[in-house]
Amino acid sequence: MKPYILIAEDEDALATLLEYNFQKEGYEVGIARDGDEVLIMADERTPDLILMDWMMPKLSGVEACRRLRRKSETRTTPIIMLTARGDETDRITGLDYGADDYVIKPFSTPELLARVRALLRRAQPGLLDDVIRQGDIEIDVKAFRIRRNEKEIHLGPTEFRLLDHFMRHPSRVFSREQLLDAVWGRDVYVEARTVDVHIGRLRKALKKAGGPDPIRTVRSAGYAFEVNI
Amino acid sequence: MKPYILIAEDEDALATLLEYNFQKEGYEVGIARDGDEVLIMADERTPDLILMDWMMPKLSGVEACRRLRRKSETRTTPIIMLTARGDETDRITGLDYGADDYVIKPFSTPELLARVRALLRRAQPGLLDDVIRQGDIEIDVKAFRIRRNEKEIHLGPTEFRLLDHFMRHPSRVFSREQLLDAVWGRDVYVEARTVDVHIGRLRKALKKAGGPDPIRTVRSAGYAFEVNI
DNA sequence: CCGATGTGTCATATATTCTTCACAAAAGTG
DNA sequence: CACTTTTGTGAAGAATATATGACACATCGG
Repeated sequence: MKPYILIAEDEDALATLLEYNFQKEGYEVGIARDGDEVLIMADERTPDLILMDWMMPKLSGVEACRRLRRKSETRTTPIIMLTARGDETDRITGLDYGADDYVIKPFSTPELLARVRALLRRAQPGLLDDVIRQGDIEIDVKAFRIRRNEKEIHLGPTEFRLLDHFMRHPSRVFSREQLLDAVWGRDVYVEARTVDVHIGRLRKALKKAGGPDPIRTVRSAGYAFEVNI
Repeated sequence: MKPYILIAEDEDALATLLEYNFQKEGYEVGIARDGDEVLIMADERTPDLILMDWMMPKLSGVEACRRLRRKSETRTTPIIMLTARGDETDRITGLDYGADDYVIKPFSTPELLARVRALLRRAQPGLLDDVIRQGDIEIDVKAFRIRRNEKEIHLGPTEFRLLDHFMRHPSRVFSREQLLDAVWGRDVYVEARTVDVHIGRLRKALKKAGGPDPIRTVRSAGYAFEVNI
């Protein structure tokens, strides 16, 4: 799966240049022309990283940044700000509002690409390869393998997909219906309570390798996978 | 609380499709079958947004729109018109009579959802946010989490919704009846005094994390959530 | 055809949370 | 201050939601 990068830049020439370069590197690219559009597009599909111009029509980069941080989907999405000058004040303000990095125009493309890779690596280990790690649990999708504290764990296919889904969306609560949709498939008719049973089996299996229970039950809502840092 | 969307559409198949999609996105949905019904339903409960078919029995979309704009409750409610063709005349007439946006049939569901979100965001900032912060209290709706001074707070489902409602409408006094409507639901019969008990539990839970009591009792009126910045 | 595994349901046991009620405490009132 | 009204609160049983063990079927690779 290609990483999806959302670029917010009102200057056409620069937007096109960036789009071209990122596509060439194997990213999927979305272009937003102003601050409002960034929010809408980020809503439609959560980007893996956002590249945002500091100065934009309608909604400034800082403000857009702040709003993105209020949504749980984009709360931890890496944001790189593009700014025209290396003004120290701007830099501090931006970082305050949640930008993760800064690039000063004019910039070199290789440098920008490097920073993007660095942030992506930090934010989403596993996006670029098939191994995801959360706390002491490691899942290798390609090899169909799970380890906790170096100990091999065996799971049935359903529990495997369940854990995979949880690990890709940590901390977020999913209802039984959502889990059925995501893990079992959209058009399978299964009792909602069945999810409980599989959660139970997953818990039991994870417990055997020691450590605390990473699955949180949220009464009247569903379940969530928690990262214990 | 979930945003309430009123859908005015006489065609059964489309109405059902829309209902399904919006409910799945986490909205509460009401369906009106004709222009008269829209007015009645909007009267009963003020919607956060109205989706209205251009062509409807009894009262056309434009006319319904115009009447809604005459009521103070629905004067600023965002209205999206669904129209069968991109007729320029219709479009202009509709916008003249107070529609905020237009969607031409056939439309893509993601696009419609995006427009709805955009309008809601504009009309009611904060209504769609998943993470809300007031003073030292932070609530994350998607993760079902509450923190005060970085300390995790556990609440029962009802207290959670209660706090959520309060934090989305700070400094405003709600009567017990209003709280029952908003937090418990319209058709639940529960003693008004029961609210007191839940307020008490919410206070107790918030107190454990330290800091002053953010809930103000307004004698003979109700309760309000106060932010002390 | 046969174990070994996995799955989906159920029934039952547990665990939480809700609602009410009764009485105490507090806040107005004159 | 005496009295009325309103709110705070602990307790208890009712109502819900979740955890779990058991079981009947698949399915699959010998």
